[in-house]
Amino acid sequence: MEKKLPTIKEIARRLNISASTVSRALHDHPSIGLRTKMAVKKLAAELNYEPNQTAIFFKQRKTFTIGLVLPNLREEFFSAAINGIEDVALDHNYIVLIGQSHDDLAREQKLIESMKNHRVDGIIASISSSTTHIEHFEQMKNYDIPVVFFDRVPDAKDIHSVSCNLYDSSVEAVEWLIKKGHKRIGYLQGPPTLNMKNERLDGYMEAHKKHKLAVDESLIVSTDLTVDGTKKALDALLQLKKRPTAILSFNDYVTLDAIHYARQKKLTINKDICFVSYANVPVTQYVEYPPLASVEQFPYDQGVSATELLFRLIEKKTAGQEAPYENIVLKSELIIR
Amino acid sequence: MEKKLPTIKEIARRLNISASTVSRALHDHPSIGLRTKMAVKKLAAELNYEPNQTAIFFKQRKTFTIGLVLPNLREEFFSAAINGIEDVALDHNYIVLIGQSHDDLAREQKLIESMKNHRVDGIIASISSSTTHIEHFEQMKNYDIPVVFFDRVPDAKDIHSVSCNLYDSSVEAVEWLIKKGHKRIGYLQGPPTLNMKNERLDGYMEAHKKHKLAVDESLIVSTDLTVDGTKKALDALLQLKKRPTAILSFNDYVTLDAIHYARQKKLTINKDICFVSYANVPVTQYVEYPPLASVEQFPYDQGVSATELLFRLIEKKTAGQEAPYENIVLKSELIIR
DNA sequence: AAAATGTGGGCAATCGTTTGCGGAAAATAC
DNA sequence: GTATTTTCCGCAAACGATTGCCCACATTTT
Repeated sequence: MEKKLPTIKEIARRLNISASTVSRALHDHPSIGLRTKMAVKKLAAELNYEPNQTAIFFKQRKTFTIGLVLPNLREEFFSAAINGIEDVALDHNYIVLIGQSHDDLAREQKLIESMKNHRVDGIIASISSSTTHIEHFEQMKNYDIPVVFFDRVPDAKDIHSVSCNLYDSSVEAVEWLIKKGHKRIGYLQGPPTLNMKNERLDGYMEAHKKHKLAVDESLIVSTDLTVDGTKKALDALLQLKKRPTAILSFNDYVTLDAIHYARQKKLTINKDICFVSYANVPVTQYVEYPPLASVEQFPYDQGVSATELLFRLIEKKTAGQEAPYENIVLKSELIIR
Repeated sequence: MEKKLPTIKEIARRLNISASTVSRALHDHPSIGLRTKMAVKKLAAELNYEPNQTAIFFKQRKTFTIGLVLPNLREEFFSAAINGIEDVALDHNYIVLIGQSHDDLAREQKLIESMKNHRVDGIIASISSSTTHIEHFEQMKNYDIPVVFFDRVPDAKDIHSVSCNLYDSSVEAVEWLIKKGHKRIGYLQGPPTLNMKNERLDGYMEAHKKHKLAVDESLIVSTDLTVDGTKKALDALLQLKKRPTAILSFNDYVTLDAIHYARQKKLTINKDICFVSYANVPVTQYVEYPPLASVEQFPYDQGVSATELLFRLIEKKTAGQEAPYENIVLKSELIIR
């Protein structure tokens, strides 16, 4: 049942002209007479001719495909980012190859490899939490495949990136807590690989400094983003002689887990302890005890911005131009419930 | 800065042999002597040769890419399904092109068109809520691109599909409510396009019949899945003289919206009214008032099953065989909290 | 009438890889 | 020493579309 799709050759054969004439006719090339042009277009329409994209991809060395590698799709942050990415891609008549690393470096590498083989025109990535090096991304330079990082951006130079300014809003968040009377504020941070450029922590420090509060190192703990990791980290905070009364937490998902656990421990949320977080994912609207405030990171806008940057890079590449490294920083916003 | 990647021709030139020999050597073709084979492989390794996939795609008429079209990625149901799809695809050395229809028919059509142009080897789809016909999917037959529907399956014959048996668990869910003493049970259903094969309603009816309860048609309302649509539908139920004491609801997201709204209306959840739902998405763990029970639809398994089916179809296609239409039905399970 | 210009379209190469067929050299059989 | 079989490899076509170059004919210019 191998249906044969019509090709340029087929049209040429039927019309007794050459394939090149057909190609040019379909592209409205000026050197083709009106009569033949019409004849070609008519037959093409009749046969329902459509160019074989794989042939074109091959010839043009472009696939009109971008690769997207991110930790997971479960988090609403990432699925919102995809919306932005997909919208821009579709506008450019591009389509998106997707892969989830599930925070596993090996899988991330495999995905990058696979996307390279598929000759994507560019890659957008948010690195996994176990990504300790970015060789696999840097390799893409050898293949002339531009890479744009977003949100989870590795701490390296000579990369393109789009991210949110979390420093300012971290200062703001902690100041807000201080003004509400909190003096011992814990910081529940993410895994070390995601903290290389630790704007959250820097903001946390700065706010303490501004208000002449000493920082107690024991108030700073880490989670590997798993439920268990978060429990352990929270335990460490709760076992302190002087417990924190508020916690700044890596993101809303960690916070939900932390709150869940704190309640199991018979703590009263917003009385014994309260939380401020990052991401401001919509799902927190439905929960019983959401974080008191959360830093909106505009995932859709980040996605749009990253994709637009990528397309600029692709254009420059096509034109054979060199592009300077761009690191775009969007603003974030503390949303108080 | 156009780096030239090494090709088979390049290797052939350097070794003073023909390109065909290089190709065969790299594929361990038996008719190539050990000596030349080693030499080729050695040089290939040195040059860091990697086959140009676009050329292979073109030649083999395969792209090792599957297209995935679904309503959105926001719902954890779909993002979980993707995990299954991606895992199976990766095992087969395939990669996934993704597109969200956002429940818009035109966009769904555009995505299908785009995927066809990219010559995907097959398509997995969950239709949008505004999909009133499936011509765009049926067209794929002309291009020998198999299509497998999952979860949201159109009510048509001559299609491949994977879905959950919601009938049995709907009966079970409603019976469970009846046994808890509920006599007036509302049914908040989805938009008509998604109800063509209405297993939920059939189950609802059957349970009533089994327990000799009359069905009041006014207890059956529809939402278009938007927050507003859900509010209106719920209003219709709450305005009845004899309100329902329990509601069977299309899915967890609708349910969360409904519960949210019911609370605004000063109803006490699980006392004035309670909810049973579908999907059993993990996020309900965190919410204040989750549905009392929810039908687990095993999105990961559906994804796996759909992808495996698709690969069987792709194999048959490659072998030139005809494949019978398969409609796989997985079981679902009522999860009581 | 010869030359310059313009018009319409074909030839052949190209992209990188695969594959059917054929053929020379080497090994074996008689 | 000739005939037959193996072993090993090259030739060339093919996939479908694009494009630089050339050419034949018609039209206009001197």
